Amino acid sequence: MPRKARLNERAIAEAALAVLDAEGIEALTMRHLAEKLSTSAMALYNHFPDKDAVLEAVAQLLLAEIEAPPPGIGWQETARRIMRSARTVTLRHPHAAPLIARFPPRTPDALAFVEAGFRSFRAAGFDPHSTARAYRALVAYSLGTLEVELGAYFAAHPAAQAPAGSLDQPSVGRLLPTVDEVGPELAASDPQAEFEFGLNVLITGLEALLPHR
Amino acid sequence: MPRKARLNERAIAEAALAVLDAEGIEALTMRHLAEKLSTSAMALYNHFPDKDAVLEAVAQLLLAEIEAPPPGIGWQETARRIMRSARTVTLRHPHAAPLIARFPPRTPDALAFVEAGFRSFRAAGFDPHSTARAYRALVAYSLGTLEVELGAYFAAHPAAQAPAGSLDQPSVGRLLPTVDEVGPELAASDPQAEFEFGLNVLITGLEALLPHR
DNA sequence: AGTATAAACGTACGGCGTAAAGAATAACGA
DNA sequence: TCGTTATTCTTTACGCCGTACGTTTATACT
Repeated sequence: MPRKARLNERAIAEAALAVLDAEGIEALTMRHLAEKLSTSAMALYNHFPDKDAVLEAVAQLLLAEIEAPPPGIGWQETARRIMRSARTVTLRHPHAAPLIARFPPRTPDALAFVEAGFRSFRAAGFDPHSTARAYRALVAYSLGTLEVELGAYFAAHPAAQAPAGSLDQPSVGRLLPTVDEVGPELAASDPQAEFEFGLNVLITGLEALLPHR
Repeated sequence: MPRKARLNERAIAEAALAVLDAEGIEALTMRHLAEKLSTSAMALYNHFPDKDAVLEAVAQLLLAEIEAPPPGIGWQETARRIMRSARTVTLRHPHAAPLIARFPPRTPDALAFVEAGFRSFRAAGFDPHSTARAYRALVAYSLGTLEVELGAYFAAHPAAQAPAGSLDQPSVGRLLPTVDEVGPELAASDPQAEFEFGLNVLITGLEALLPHR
């Protein structure tokens, strides 16, 4: 009955990811995406209910790129590898990365790393509740790190400006001396090292959740 | 020389925050915001170069709401109070909260809590680099928790769907058993308790950075 | 071959951010 | 006091967005 579809969800999502990588999120419009696929904007609506669904599909594509570590390497190393892989994927697709924070894994491929992580935690003695708790904390930390990093959040940190009028500059240094002192350090540090540091702190803390033997 | 302005940045930013709180981010358009201020959309452009600047101003408003703890309570308690206050503020303005992640504190009022935090860390013996590192990790964790929480990221977690065709449901349970087992726990937990848990883990880990005596 | 049906297309609508140009207003120098 | 001038505000309009709606096209089955 159906005409053989020239388009399909997969191809559209992949094209959307390509547009994102090459031109950024603001270039990802339905018309532009359709153009890249040599079709019309409305044709996309045969495969997705709306634009958000396209973005969701892109997120699943990204999540599927996260590697599921092999079993038998311990829960700490499993957690480390998953979070590192997630970070690698998001830095590979910086414009698409925010989507990972907006859509949880849903497809089997996208859930592969979750399954591997959960399994490793359960095998190590974490009960389901603690497993969820640990996963939550690790995800929150990783997403936050990503958000901060991609947003160039700490970049430059030009210190405060005078309230409104034309007060002299030095007043800033007098009001916020410690911001002035520490601020430059925020932009200077090595992101990967910072990430690993926080990751290790969390893993260490999580060990306390295990029934000690 | 200048006509006495009916509008000013502060009033506009406050009106924008009110719109955000009442109607959400998609309702915050220049036209709608102007309507609330009984003026025209273009009048706003005398006070802000573009819409993003309005959002930035709202972010500064939110950041200024974060309470700076008093000195003398120790760096751990200082960190805890700042992060708790930040969380309280963002949960009070859920629609506006993502802005906090997009714009770093810039105005003196918005930097007050940063100054208090930095000062406390420095007084406790953290050098500027370690202070920046600790701040980074705490902010990343808090922003990530927020992102996950506001996005209802873990809500429902309906497990995976069959690839495409009409495969039977039970196959999902067979492919991702641990996701099925742990998944429900993700939505069920107490967000505040989860937040405090991760916060304490981080603070404990940060103690290792101090020159032990 | 005929027909049902899903896919693709074209057009159109309301709304967005904001550029541009003119009108209105308040503070200042004379 | 009265232009002069710097600023705020208003009006109009442009190009773009997502997508509702109706039509055309191309397949697969009878």
